Amino acid sequence: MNAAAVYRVPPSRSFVPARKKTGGQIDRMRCSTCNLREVCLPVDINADSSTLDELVYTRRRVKRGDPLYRAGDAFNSLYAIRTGFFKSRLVLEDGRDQVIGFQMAGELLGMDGIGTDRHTADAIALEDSEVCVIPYARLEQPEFQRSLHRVMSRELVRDQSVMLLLGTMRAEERLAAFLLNLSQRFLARGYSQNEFHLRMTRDEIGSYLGLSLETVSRLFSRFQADGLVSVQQKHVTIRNIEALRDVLRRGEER
Amino acid sequence: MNAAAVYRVPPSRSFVPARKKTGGQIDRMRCSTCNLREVCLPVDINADSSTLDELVYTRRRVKRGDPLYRAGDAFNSLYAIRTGFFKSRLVLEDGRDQVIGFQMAGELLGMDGIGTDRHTADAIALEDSEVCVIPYARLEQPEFQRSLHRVMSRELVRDQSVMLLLGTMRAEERLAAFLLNLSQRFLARGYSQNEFHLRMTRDEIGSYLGLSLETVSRLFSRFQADGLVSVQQKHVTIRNIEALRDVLRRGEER
DNA sequence: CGTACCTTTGATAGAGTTCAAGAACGGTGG
DNA sequence: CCACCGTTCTTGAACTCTATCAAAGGTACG
Repeated sequence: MNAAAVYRVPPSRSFVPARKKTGGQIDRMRCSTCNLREVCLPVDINADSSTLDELVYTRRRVKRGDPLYRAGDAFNSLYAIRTGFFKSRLVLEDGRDQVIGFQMAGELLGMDGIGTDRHTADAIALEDSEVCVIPYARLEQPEFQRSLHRVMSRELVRDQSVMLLLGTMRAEERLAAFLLNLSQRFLARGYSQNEFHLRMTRDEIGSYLGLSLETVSRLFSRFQADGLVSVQQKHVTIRNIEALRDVLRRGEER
Repeated sequence: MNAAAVYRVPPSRSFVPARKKTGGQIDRMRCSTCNLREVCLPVDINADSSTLDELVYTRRRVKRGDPLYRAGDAFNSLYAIRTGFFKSRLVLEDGRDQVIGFQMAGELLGMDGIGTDRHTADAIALEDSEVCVIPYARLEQPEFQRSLHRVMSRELVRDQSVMLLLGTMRAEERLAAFLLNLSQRFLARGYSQNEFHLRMTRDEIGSYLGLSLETVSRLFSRFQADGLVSVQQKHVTIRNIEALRDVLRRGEER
């Protein structure tokens, strides 16, 4: 491996405003008035309000179905989701694709681009969304380092747990794990943990879980018949969360 | 972009720290005399030999079968593999486990620990190995930031390509991708790309690829019968690398 | 308010797992 | 140096989970 080539030093970047290649609306605002402060990376490390007042970030709106970025796009910024819902996916030439993650409000997108200065995946809005554009140049400043490391490392750990899911679990365990994960994330963001709206299709769930959309649909029906959940299209109500957890535990006993 | 390209993206592999020595011998040495300089993270950013002379890192030896660290161990350092071969794995309470990566000389282990100060996976030596212990505190210094970010980001991209493999590929495509990936990494490190020794068992390969060990064994037999490779236990010779790539391409056409 | 997309459900088939048994290998000690 | 033993590998046969194909409803969005 040629280290010099691999670790090529990128040109310095200034505070670059978001490119509006997808026609999304762009605003600027103060971080100090943002209700997402607790989850946003840059302010994570400091509670200093004066510093906060200096920070001004770009907001960008992305309409349902539109990309926030695409594989191959130049990497300039990370994105904190203020409102909305995204999927990340890898696309092969032949059109086969794989959803590799779903991101909701309060989560961070775009870290795949740091290594190569280009994004390697697409990020597509599943509903009208709004993100905070965080220039990477800003994150390279010392006070943000630790928090960025932590966020990236957690992302690694999360990806690894998906590998575990895809590598060892059976279909029903995968869907149970998926629902429990969503529930837990909604809870962490102050939403109901038992009742929520799926923003993605069965096809997208299946892609993420390595299953066909028919299998996902059948499992929803089965879970409903067994009293674990109620499902009406994209409305999901968890009826028996312990039983859902049992689906996972049962799998582990084999 | 084909699957092989996606899956490639090699340079580093992660996993976390450990501090308990399993009887492994420990040495200290100067980075300036280390022949791993090109691949080692901390020296990546500077070619300054005087700085290099100041750097002194700890080497640690890990015997085959012993852990470099285990899930739950406190995180203190990253590890650059000088010689040897490791696997990383997640273990569930019930004993079910999943290999989530193989790491060879020149690659980095331990990044999963940054986010939580604890390792989330085990790193086990598959042969007698030697690593360079890189204290995380050292990496937090500004001159190492960019390089660390890149290494972590590449790790993310790599994990995502494994998700793609596990989520979309059929058994024979997975094994072909695995062999091509190994071949490519050996090549990058100056070893033969067509002939190498597998350090892991069929069981471990299967765990990594989400297949049973029997399926892995059968596929090796089939690849051999088809003239793609010659396999004798752990000794692999790639006979027709293009045909191996075709196995991947064929899968994409479906 | 219509139509394109999404979901459900059934029937069938196939890829890969599981169970089982024997063979080959490699390390150990006599 | 050889014999032994535990581990790893190979191969067969039966089974099962999930994909695939197909067709009929539902929904929601423009």
